[in-house]
Amino acid sequence: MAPSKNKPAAPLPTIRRLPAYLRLLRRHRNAGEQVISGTTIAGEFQVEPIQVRKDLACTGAAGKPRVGFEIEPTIEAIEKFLGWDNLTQAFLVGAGHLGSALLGYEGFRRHGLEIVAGFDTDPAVVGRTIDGTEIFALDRLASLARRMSVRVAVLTVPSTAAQEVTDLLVDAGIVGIWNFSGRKLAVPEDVIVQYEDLSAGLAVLTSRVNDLLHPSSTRDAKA
Amino acid sequence: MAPSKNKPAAPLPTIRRLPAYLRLLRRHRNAGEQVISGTTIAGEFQVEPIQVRKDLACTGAAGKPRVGFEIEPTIEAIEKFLGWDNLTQAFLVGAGHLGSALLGYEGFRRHGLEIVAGFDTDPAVVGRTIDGTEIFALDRLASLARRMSVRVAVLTVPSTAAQEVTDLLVDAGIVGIWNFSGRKLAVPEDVIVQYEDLSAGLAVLTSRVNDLLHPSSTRDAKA
DNA sequence: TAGATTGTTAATCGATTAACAATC
DNA sequence: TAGATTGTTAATCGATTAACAATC
Repeated sequence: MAPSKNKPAAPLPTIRRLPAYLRLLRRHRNAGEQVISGTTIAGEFQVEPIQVRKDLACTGAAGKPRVGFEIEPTIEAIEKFLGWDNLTQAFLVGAGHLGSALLGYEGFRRHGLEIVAGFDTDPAVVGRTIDGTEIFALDRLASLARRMSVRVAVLTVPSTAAQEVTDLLVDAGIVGIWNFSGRKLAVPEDVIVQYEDLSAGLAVLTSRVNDLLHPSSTRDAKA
Repeated sequence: MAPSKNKPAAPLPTIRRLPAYLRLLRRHRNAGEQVISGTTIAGEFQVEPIQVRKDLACTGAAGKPRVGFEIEPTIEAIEKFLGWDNLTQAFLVGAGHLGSALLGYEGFRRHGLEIVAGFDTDPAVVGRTIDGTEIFALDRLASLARRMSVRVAVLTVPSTAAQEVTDLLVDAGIVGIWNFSGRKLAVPEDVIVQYEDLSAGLAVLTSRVNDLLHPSSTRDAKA
């Protein structure tokens, strides 16, 4: 009856594609459309139609042969599957460049996340409000987390402080950490860390661009 | 002799892991160390030792049995493989929240990318300097791209403007676009688009956190 | 009805992992 | 030398793709 705890019901690549489908579906809905075929969705990505059908099947969304998928119920299925039907309250820790940018990104709400408070150690930032979010001193995190029952944190501190701050988060009862610090974090088994590494995408881009601009460099097989 | 143009010499997941290895190796180098074993590297990630060896093999880095990998040559191999041994000059288009944050991120240089100019349409921003990078009016992009021979752009404009700006970039001779707009971009075949979607990572985190906090919800197989 | 589209079941493809001989 | 570690070759695993019957 109970699903094995740590096994997601869908392949990871599927979960990663769902937000893009969701954006697309919302756009079509806002344009007044009611149904859309998997083929059409696929056409707007670099993905095969069968892939879209498989992905959507994971969320429980069901299409009608010959017709396609009803947009509204499909949106709801994806949102529910991702847990984006209810806002998850979260803290943001580290209000530097990246942290501030994320605070200014209103799109989080559309993605089920509500940043309810920011934290930093810099006295110049503490007490200020960045794009509507108040920044508190780091040592107030634990008590606020408990009072507000916040369980998720966005970690945008410098890499040198990452582990130290993480220990603090774990002590405060945080169970999900979106980690932008670039460091591996040591956490108890039941705490989830999602690693975000912008340089991964950059690596793919630059290596492809280099192949394009300077072909037959280091990269040839062996000869 | 010539490698097939668009096939990277390494699996994509490998390329995405390399920047993390690189950061780690640099840290160990800066700590004064000279060699490191694949086993040690693996221990600092959620990765098997054999995976590290395979990944490093792709870059041409060679280890010594019983000893491990010499740090300095391995760093150089990864940098060369990714094309990070020479700085690639790039433009950043869209100096809003995310764009400004990226401009403030000094780490790009360590990742082979040098943002040499920013662009925006907002007159309030044009002419200003954000973290040392001057912001120009968008209509100056083409001439500057040609004069400076810039071939890569970071796209951080609102999704509604994404395609329009992309057409402009392509006309200006840009061949690599790091796309944060969340939109699929229509480009000629020989232009590379690297899609970056922060909400993908967020989806993985929230769905896992939801499984943890509210187990046995929608996600059970079927019963 | 005819035909486009879904969803299932099977085949393919590619990445990860395992096993182990080679080696410093 | 003994033993840890590499790199190669083979096995496994999981995701993508293909084929096709079911269906509105």
